[in-house]
Amino acid sequence: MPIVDKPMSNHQSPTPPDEQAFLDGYDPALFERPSVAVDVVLLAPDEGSIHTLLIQRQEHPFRLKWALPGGFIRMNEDLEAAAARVLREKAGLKGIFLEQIGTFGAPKRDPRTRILSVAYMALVDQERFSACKAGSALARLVVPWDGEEGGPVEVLDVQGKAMPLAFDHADILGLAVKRLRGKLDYTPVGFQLLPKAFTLYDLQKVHETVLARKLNKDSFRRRMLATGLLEATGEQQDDVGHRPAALYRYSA
Amino acid sequence: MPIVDKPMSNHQSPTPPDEQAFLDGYDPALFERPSVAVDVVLLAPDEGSIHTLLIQRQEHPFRLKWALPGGFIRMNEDLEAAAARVLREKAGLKGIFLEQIGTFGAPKRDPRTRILSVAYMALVDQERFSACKAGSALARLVVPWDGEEGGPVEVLDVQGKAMPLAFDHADILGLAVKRLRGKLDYTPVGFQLLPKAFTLYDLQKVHETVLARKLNKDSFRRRMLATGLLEATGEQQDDVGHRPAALYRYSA
DNA sequence: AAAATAGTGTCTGTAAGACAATATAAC
DNA sequence: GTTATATTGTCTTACAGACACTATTTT
Repeated sequence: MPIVDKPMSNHQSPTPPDEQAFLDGYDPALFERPSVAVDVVLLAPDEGSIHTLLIQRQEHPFRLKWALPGGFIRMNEDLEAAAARVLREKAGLKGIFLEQIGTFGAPKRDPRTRILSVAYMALVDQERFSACKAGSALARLVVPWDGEEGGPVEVLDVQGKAMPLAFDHADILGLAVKRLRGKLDYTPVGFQLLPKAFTLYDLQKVHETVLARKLNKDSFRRRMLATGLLEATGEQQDDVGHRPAALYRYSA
Repeated sequence: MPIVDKPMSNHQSPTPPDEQAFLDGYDPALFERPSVAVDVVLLAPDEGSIHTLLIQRQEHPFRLKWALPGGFIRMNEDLEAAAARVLREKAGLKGIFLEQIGTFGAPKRDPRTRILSVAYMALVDQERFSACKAGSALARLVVPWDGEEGGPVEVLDVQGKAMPLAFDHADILGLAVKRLRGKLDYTPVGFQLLPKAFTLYDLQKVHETVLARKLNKDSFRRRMLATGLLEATGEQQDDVGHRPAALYRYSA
């Protein structure tokens, strides 16, 4: 089976005599193909900072560096299904909010061979996140405070020590945070970072953590209630040492 | 060369005795790989509607249906470089604004074999767009007026006749319009759809075309001038039959 | 002068931010 | 009662939308 690197080069086309049509009909099996993986950025809020899940590589390249959970896609598997599988296999999580954030394909991003990575963002609440640290490590993201545009992002472990990242995973993390920030204001994505029932202040803390800035309490409350996406459960907080806040749920 | 479909299945790992590490070190060349293409959604404003560039397929599958300009990526080519090459080869355009919008990878999206498509959005002004219809067709996008979320999109030719689309390209077009709409408000992306010098009303018409709704003239002008991204050229419109408007340029 | 659009000034309504007052739980 | 936070109400300010008015060109 011949492998060609320049599928777009000129050929004598038999019929029809139109080069474009010929190239469109070219059998893709003749081309050399890249490997395709999915990498999942699992994000959870934790008391003012964003946490993510990383796995320490035991093999070259980037041995002992930290990497996003990922895996190669299967030939009959949808991309999002592959991300969900990775999340299940490497974090033990099911039914998590998943969204594609971008595809990374620099030719030398993996020194071994050409591997594209379709990156996904996964959002969970703190409780489910803490329950899944099977052999892997929870890491705290260090996101530039004022930086609107997301470049690469630094990551610290629980002792505050920098965790060196493998491949271009710092860029992928940066894009994930940027995308989450962008969606927070005009989509109901913040609820994915909270348990079923939560108080308005819980919701505000999540927004403040993701956006990395303080928000006005009054207008935040007004704005959220005005969306019509919140439904009072009728329940209240318990054991809080002060007036308990009403609990809400996300009502699609 | 053995082809395996389930790279994540269990194996006896020699050293280290850690399954995860073993899988991470697995040679990706052993896995069956999909083909990867880029497809480019070229968008330009045209008197109240958005136009795009489509190419009629001459081969099966989807023979005589209309498709986005696209092509397979080369093994040493960055993804965005592949999109720029497609734009150069199929539309004769260089130096165009390009942004990745998403990757489409449903297993059966191409009936022949597994082909992923990394989709890019390209933005040009009307003049450069009109100059590039070499053998292909300009098409008018029919975007749902009120629809905030972009599903598939319909496409009409110059006579207003529906153009049936190949593959999942209606979905890709829908995502492109949705992404453009989302970025218009808080990024300087609208300028990419205009020539070097333009009037404030030109800019407003572009915004109205993309968003598919009328905008308030006064506040639009105030808002745009307040961004600090506009610089008066000192020139004016010419031959317009009324008071000429000042010309501006986009000042990064 | 008439027509047509550019550009400016002002008013108003809406929503965010600030602040004060009241409510309700644990202790 | 004290403490601490929840929740409501009111005032101020910033900005978008609306409208009126003036400016400048071609015909």
